[in-house]
Amino acid sequence: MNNHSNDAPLTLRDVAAAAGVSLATADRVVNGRPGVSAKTAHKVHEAVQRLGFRPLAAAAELARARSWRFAVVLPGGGNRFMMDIADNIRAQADWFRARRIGVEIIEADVFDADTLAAELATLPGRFDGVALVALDHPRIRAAIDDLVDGGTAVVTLVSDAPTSRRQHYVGIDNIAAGRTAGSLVGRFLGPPRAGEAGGAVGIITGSGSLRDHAERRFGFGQVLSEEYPHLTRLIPVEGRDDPERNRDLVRRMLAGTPDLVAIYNSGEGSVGIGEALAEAGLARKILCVGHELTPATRRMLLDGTFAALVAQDPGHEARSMARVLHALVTGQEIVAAQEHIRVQVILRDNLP
Amino acid sequence: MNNHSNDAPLTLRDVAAAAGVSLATADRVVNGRPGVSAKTAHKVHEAVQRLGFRPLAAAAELARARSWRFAVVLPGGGNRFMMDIADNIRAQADWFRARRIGVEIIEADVFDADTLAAELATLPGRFDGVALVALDHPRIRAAIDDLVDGGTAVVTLVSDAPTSRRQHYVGIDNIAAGRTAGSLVGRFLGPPRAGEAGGAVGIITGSGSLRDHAERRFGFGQVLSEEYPHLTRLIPVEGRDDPERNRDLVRRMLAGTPDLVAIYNSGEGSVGIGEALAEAGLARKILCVGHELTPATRRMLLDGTFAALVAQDPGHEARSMARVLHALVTGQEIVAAQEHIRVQVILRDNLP
DNA sequence: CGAGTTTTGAGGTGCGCAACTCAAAAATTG
DNA sequence: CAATTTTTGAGTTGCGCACCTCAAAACTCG
Repeated sequence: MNNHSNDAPLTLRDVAAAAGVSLATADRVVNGRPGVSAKTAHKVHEAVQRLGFRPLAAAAELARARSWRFAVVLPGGGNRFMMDIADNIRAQADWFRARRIGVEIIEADVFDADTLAAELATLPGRFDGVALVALDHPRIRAAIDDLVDGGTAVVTLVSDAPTSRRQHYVGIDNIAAGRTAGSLVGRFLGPPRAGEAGGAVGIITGSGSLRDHAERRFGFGQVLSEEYPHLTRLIPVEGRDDPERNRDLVRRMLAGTPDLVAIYNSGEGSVGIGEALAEAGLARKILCVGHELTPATRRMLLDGTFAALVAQDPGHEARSMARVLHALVTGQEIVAAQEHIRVQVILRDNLP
Repeated sequence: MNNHSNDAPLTLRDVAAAAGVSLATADRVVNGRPGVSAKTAHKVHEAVQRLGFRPLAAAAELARARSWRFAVVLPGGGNRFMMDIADNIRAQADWFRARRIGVEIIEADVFDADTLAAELATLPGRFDGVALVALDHPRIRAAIDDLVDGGTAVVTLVSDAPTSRRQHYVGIDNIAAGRTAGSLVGRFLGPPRAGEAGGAVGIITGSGSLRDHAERRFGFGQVLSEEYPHLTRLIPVEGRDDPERNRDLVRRMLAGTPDLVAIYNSGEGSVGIGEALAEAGLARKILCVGHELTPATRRMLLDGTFAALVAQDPGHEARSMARVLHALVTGQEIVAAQEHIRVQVILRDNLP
């Protein structure tokens, strides 16, 4: 970098010398151990600042010589996106082992607050770090706060509980995701033909109670009502991320909505939508936008059934979760920019 | 993970014991030092496999106790995106220092093969790793190969030279990026009105000779001719990433093309396009799609001058470059999924 | 078989830090 | 002022590995 980029291997010893104290004292200050006067502590801090000292990560980690236990609480039940996250966590086995981190993936019923809370209640004391797909519910918030009180680092994953005391949220801004889906639908449909009405937009959602889905519906509705008022929004229907339920919902939607021009699925199970449209011979006639890249949505993107997907990268989320928990337990700094999870737009042409 | 996730701190000592050899021999095998019979080497490898041994990253790094010198060769001349990359590299100072890596950012005229080659010729021997924005030109390929021959790890950044012997490319698939831009233009314009022609699409490019720009034009043209044949493509004009040249080009384009409906800029300097359109009172009337998120393109996305941007994340690229070079020089494995740089679509609603 | 070569084992050192002990020095108190 | 408390210095240990030396053991070949 600028040539002051000191490649002289700066050690704590140098800091101690610069501050005019012993190595032991410098160590006490840097590691926050007691028994140092405010004046000396200041001298050391000043030297750290001035020299730009940072403990060599490798040496610190080696010296600490302790291992960590992390738990990741994910919804069970075959949700493809969650399975992707789990796979990506497993794919990091080497990364975890190289840092002496043991990881346990716990499947739980995330849709039921009582069950999830009971599961969380078993964790305090057993883990140094916990990541969970949170239900934003008073009981869950309390369970999270209990974990934090017990000294466990807690991050929420994919769906947040912002009023809990979790240290970090690993996931996308779901309002922005919903808005993005709304803009895609609006722009792809184009302006209304002269003299015609805009048509109806069907909305399918996973669950009425998960915060991420609610935020997506909110963002989607916001954009449509503000910028594409010629489009009629149907009342959102709940498909619980289940392809079969979604298929039935779309069948009914098609039967009851002659002017249907687009369908937005804020949850999973989009494959059921494709099936219902194919049955009716309406694939590619009705504009579809959904979420998350899975084998099924990839296929439907390629064959044109879906025009676009709004997605988050499960690999990035798994790695971010790992880095953040590791940084939290070892007291390292979190690189905010690196941990920001993007709202991705995926078309057929930029499929990864 | 599965409960065989051995959190017993597995060391090389354990491997040696399991293989029935001494620590020294195990060490020789693992670190590829000579003087071990094929039979014993096999025993050790087998034990490594069976126990799933991986050297503890921190200990390995500490023991190696050597420092590295990296050089990053970027185009000079105020290109905003390249400045972002440079800023992101500087922002990683701590990361580099914690790994004993000294980084030098070298500004060079990337558009001129001779100058760039001369610059590259000074590097062999002075650096352990080099990242560069490559010009895909025989002389540059030769310079890259010289570096590799001299034992320097080389990665290309943003623009590739695939036939050189560089170990890795950090950047996006530019054909996909161009295709994505093409699809956005085609879809946002919508189907042609009955009885009307589709209109003309202007194409501005940065340089005719940089590979990334050429690939983008190719991908863009591919999609437009295949899927939106009703649109006329104008001949690409070269703006050299310069806002003022771009402004003049667009002025001329507007004057000479009454049926202009969209402009695609495959390079930088999009702000000049916005200025020319504003002058003519045509902002938001003509669809614009460009590349890269900068303060200027962000503004134009927000005010509607640009409908969408196709972008790559300079932060991700800077970090990926650092990780890859570090992995290459220390002989660690590269996590392919983590280093894949995505082609991002940015609308007003998913602006980071 | 012996001389030479190759392979193996034993052991040491240091990387930079965290975490600790113990004693000496300095500051504080009655 | 002495007695006590607080602060500081000096030193040790071990984290797991890379890298090195030296000698012993196991082979090879004429």
